[in-house]
Amino acid sequence: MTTDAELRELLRHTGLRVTAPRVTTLAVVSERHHAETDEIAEAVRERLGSVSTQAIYGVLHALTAAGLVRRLETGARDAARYEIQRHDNHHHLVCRGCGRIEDVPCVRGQSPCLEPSDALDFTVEVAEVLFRGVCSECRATSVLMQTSSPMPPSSNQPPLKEKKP
Amino acid sequence: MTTDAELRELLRHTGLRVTAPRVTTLAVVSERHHAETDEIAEAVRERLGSVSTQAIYGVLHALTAAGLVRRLETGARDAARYEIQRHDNHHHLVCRGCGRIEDVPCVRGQSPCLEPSDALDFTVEVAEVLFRGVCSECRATSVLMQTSSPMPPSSNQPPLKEKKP
DNA sequence: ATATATGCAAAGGGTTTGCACTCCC
DNA sequence: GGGAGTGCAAACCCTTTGCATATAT
Repeated sequence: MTTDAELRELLRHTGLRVTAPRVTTLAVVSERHHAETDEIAEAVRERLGSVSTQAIYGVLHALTAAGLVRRLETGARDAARYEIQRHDNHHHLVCRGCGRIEDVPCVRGQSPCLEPSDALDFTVEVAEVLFRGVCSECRATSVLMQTSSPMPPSSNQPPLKEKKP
Repeated sequence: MTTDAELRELLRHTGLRVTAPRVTTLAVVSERHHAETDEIAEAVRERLGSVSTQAIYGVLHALTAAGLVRRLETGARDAARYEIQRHDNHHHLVCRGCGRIEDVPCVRGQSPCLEPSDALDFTVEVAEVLFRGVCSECRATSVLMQTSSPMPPSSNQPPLKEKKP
């Protein structure tokens, strides 16, 4: 848990102007992991009253650009999700049943955790790793297993569009 | 290079109906790697005459669902890209300068090439790995280097919107 | 005082949907 | 013949953009 004063200090220290929407957005993101933009907007409004959607987008951009927040894109047409930048270099599991996202420590634990093999003439700045599959709950309850493995891992599935029930 | 007859046979064998848009789309995707949807549409039309955009979307969905084609999503708001499913389990480098995409063999060479560490209760079906950075050409020519490493790998950068020049 | 954030409204862009028509099997 | 594929048009959804106003430093 981070206090409001600490968040203000964090913003100031990063060189960002301190505004109510920014402080509150930062607080919300640090509390609810992997929240979507409109979830965040709703939560911010609960605490501050009216704040425009565009303001939230602006704040999230600023926080992302400043490196205080990390933006996740779990599906091309889904809403972006955000989490606090902890610099612990973790990756994500996304369940195609319930849409839930879980953190998973990096396989190699260090950054860069994955190097594109050998002498490629390419400067890697970011390695994004996303594991798609089925969480234990969904595996137990549902009929999702039919797609379980006709295709090998690292093949993309057709786009899914399930929403959390 | 794959002949037209082979492509028809491939479709039939997969249980898909054989139509001109499907055969041609498959041919186009197998020739131009990582093409975007509208690039594919344009190329298909060059060979077949008028084909609706929605037909192309439908074909690409069908081919993806059947596992003949692999869909790449290199940025949440960018167009999807497609490549032939070669089952060789490779990953991708994407240059933030020119937008070009290069294949890179899997770091571990096998599928699943990456396992979320140890005893997580999660069935991994797909591991998507995307390396973002700068290719040799862009590194040499441009002013992109300013962002080179204030943030450690595996941190997302703010969304980029550069288009190929 | 001044550059920066926010509010409001509208556009943007890739993708999807609904329905009639046409084609493959 | 019958069901899937295609064409056409319009809707969708998240996100971005433009400009006036309010705010932080």
